[in-house]
Amino acid sequence: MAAGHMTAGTANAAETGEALGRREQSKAANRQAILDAARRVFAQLGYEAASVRDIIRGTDLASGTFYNYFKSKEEVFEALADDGARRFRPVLRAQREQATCFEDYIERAVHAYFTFLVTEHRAGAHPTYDRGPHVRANTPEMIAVFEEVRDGVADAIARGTAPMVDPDFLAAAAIGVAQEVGDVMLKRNPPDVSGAARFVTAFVLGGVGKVGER
Amino acid sequence: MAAGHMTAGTANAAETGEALGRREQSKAANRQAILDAARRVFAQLGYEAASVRDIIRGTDLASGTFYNYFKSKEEVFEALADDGARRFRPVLRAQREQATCFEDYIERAVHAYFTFLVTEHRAGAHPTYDRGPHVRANTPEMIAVFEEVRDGVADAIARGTAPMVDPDFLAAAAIGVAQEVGDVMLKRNPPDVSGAARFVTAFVLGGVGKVGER
Amino acid sequence: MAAGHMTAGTANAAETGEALGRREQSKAANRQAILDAARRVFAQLGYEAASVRDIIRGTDLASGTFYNYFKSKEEVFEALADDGARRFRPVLRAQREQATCFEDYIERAVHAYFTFLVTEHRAGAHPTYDRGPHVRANTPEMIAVFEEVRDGVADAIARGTAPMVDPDFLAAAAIGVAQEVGDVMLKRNPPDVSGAARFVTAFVLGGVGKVGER
Amino acid sequence: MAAGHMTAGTANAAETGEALGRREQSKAANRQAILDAARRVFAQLGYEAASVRDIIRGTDLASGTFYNYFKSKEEVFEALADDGARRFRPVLRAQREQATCFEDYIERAVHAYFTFLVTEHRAGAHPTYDRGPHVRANTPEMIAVFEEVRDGVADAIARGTAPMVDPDFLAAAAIGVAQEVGDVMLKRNPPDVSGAARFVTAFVLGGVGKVGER
DNA sequence: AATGAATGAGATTTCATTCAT
DNA sequence: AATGAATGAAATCTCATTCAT
Repeated sequence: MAAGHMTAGTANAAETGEALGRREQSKAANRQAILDAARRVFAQLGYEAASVRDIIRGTDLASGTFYNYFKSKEEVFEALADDGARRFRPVLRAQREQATCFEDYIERAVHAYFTFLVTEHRAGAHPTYDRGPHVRANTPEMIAVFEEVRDGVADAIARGTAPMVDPDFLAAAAIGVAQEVGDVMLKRNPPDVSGAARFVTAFVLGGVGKVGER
Repeated sequence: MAAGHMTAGTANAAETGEALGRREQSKAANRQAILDAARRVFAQLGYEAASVRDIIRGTDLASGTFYNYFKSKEEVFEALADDGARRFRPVLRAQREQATCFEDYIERAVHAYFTFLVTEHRAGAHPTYDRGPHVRANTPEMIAVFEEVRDGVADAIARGTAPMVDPDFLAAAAIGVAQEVGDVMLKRNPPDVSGAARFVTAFVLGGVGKVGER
Repeated sequence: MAAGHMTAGTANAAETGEALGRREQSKAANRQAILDAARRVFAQLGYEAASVRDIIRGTDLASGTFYNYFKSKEEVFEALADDGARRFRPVLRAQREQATCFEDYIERAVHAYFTFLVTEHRAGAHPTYDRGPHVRANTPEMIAVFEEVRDGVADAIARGTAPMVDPDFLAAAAIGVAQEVGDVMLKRNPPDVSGAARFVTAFVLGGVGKVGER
Repeated sequence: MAAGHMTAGTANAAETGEALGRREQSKAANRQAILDAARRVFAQLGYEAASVRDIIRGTDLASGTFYNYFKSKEEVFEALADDGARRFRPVLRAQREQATCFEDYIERAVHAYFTFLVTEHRAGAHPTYDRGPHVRANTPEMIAVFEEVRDGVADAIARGTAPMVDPDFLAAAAIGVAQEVGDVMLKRNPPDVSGAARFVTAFVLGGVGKVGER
């Protein structure tokens, strides 16, 4: 999977015209290879069941190499969260900017998230996902959504476009709905992203409205 | 090391009116001790991170004794689920019967669940709850609530007292909200059960209403 | 399998007309039940692989009861050897007395042993005998034969009816032949006791003759 | 605790003329160390009674290292069998080729086997050989001898240099004699290899002759 | 930096034996 | 004596981490 140590080849940075030296290129590639493998492995086995060995087995690298990049399974998870957030947050931000109103924003955010979910799920092919009792790890993207939504909600409240409710509760509620409905959606074949997104949007907006009445 | 089969207690057969000998009393007490420890440990570490050792260390019993009662961590989890469900489901049912309407039912169910949550949480004393990335195991009670709520929702739809929406999505959404808001609530000190329950109820009812409009 | 604790029934020694009191009867029966189970278990799993638990599971008795009769697996094995020898040695002795000559004695002894072997093998139904690399425990009967044959050979030498050879070597050789040929015989279907016994007898007698020439 | 991969030795690649790096040397040395320890332990305790722990304790290596080389006790036994057979079979073959007749072949094979036996026995230093009831595991060399002898006997029969008898019975008988007499020989001090080998040879040849008469 | 064998703590599980009943 | 649950030492095996190369 990963580029690994790529000892072969005579090309160098000058010849390839790239700005990164071979070492840096390799370093970045190895780091990414580990992150990619970790994402797959965490998705397949869950955080706890996954071992560093499982991750490194998913790359071309040797076991010791893992520790050149990360101190532990926990650290790679955090890096993954950062990575996921870095990739997913701009999408969310863009939706926020294009959104015409709070309602629109929620719908866009949820749709983006569900699209992301289905893509990842397809990629993962989760044959062993359900071993043991059902356990869910909050994925990096979920965390990104959580924080983004909480910020968005706080913003909306500050700007007066959302009712004045506890933003932590609100964000938690929204994320809970998205998560669980997302799960149910993924179990259906084919997963209906738009339907689920509409459901979640309506549910959350309804919830927000009702909570605001109090 | 261990107290062994002398779990004692002051009740005796005469007092309890039961025909169990000391042996049987002890057996039941040990089984319960393991279940109690398992509940604490699962709550503290999560299902995956918890080990059989952790569980047995949470009792006065010797390591091998675990296997007199359960074959594996999974089996004790299932027993716990049965136990939790057996204890919590009647409460939920009672609330359902006492409820005057769907709205009332939701509020009662959520309140009962949050009360249960706080009690269990107190009992658990979770100093290390947040080690590692956040992972949530669906607790037995959660599963009980899920199934109960799904049934309740299906009932309500069938009786026409709830709008006709996808019951799986609806139950999932409700459970998601309760779960996440419950989490946030538990992090606050002191946890405001009634406030959180009102929030969730309003949110869910608002959500249901809005979803039903479509 | 075993008579076990036989708590029921009102008969007592006086009524049954037996000389043994109930306790002694029960004791003897339990002891025999353990021996029977041990024989089966050792035959099936081999000495090392067999556990005290396996033995006691083969009876109606409780685990602790084993230790009222034997101190360990080793002790029950020794008792089994004594038991087997006690039962098998008279048969061998009888053959020795009926035998007209050394040749006849060998043939009779081997035939008796192979008959015994086939009976035991049938009774045992050895489905798991061959787990792991092939290992053979000398059965109590084998040991009895060994000692009997060695004594018989020593006798024959002393009486001048057998050539004067090292009796330990001779007995070892005879036992080795009987053992290995017995094994091969048991693998054939149906096992030909008489054929195998004739082969062994001829082989051993030929061997003895040749060795004696030196 | 352990010396680890610094198994050293004074030979280096230059001296041995081999291209193996230190790593590979070390790997091979460790594998051999485990095999050696396993051979000693199996000889001392028997296959069943021996544990992986016993084997690894017989080396300088750490417990986990065993599993870098073998999956289980059974696998190390098989490797040992391959190893033993690989080392002993050529010796047997050579004897077969040098033998002038069937008689000579048997004598040579038995002598080679007993020599091997005494060497191994010396190497092993068997202080606890007789713990527990007597149990014999067919050693890898024994298996090699068995197969070699069976083939040799079949050959001899085919070429008409041995009487036409059941080759399985014959090989079994020969092996049985060699085994048991070998055992008795080892218990004597000093072990008389030539005497035992002559005895076995005479015995087997006498046996073969007599059996062939029938 | 990469490699991958070695490490050893720790998890799971079995089972001979004890002992209160 | 019989019972059978409790015990805890010991066996098997895994895996995060180190470190010589």
